[in-house]
Amino acid sequence: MRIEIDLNSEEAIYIQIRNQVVLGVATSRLCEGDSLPSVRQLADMIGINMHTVNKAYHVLKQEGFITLDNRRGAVVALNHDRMQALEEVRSRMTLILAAASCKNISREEVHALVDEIYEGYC
Amino acid sequence: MRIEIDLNSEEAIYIQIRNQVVLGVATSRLCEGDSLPSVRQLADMIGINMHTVNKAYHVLKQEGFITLDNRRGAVVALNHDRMQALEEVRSRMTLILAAASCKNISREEVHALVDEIYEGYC
DNA sequence: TTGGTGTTACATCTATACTAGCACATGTTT
DNA sequence: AAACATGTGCTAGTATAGATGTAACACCAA
Repeated sequence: MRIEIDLNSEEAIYIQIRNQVVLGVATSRLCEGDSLPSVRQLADMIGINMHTVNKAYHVLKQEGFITLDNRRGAVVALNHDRMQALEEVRSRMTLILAAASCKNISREEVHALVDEIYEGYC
Repeated sequence: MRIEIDLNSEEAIYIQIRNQVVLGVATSRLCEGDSLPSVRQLADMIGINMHTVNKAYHVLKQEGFITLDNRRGAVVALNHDRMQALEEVRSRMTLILAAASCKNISREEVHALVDEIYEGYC
């Protein structure tokens, strides 16, 4: 899977890498057991420093998307902790939906949006 | 409405102020036309610098939640730009739902979560 | 041994967040 | 008129996080 980074983005590079991997898994471009490029490889591909990729991988490991192994590198391995994931979604959506509610976006419109987004995920 | 800040939080103070105001409007503790404390007042109340409050107010103005007036201070005034608000919600939810999908959280569970959160907003 | 893996430890540089103080124009209050 | 409060603008300082650079370490496979 190709990982593209916008160096001019306001978003931190390691966050962009993290997001690309999460989106890759969600859209099945990355599957359980797939290997990610090594920190040095990906850093060279993107043209950034090794430590930045390393940081992204550690975030992904912490969030339960990959495992890190000294001999096999980074491998996609999903940790299905439902409670933790649900709480994560809840806390992040609370603020977004607060703003949406302020702007008179109805519950039904949010549902439609959720369905539309889920369409792209498998 | 009382605005509480956690100085030990990893979240920037001006972001916390922004979030508190958005939540206040969503839960009707703040209504259209209500005045917010002046930047100096709120800064004194919280015990932080005036410029930090000023930054929070400018973010809120940019996002269409308040207007700033030299003589009346900050006033809650919602800019109902549905398209902009919908796009904002869509882009923010895309990543959250990607992670949720990876963790096997179903569309129905997200819908239930949306309903639950919307319960608290009026 | 050689090469690739993640890991760790230093250092430097830049941008952002926050604080601080001052000055200004405007509007309100006394 | 005078005093005060308002948002705004400006400069300057500190602290932290993001990103980079170099180097070294232990591990494993070919």
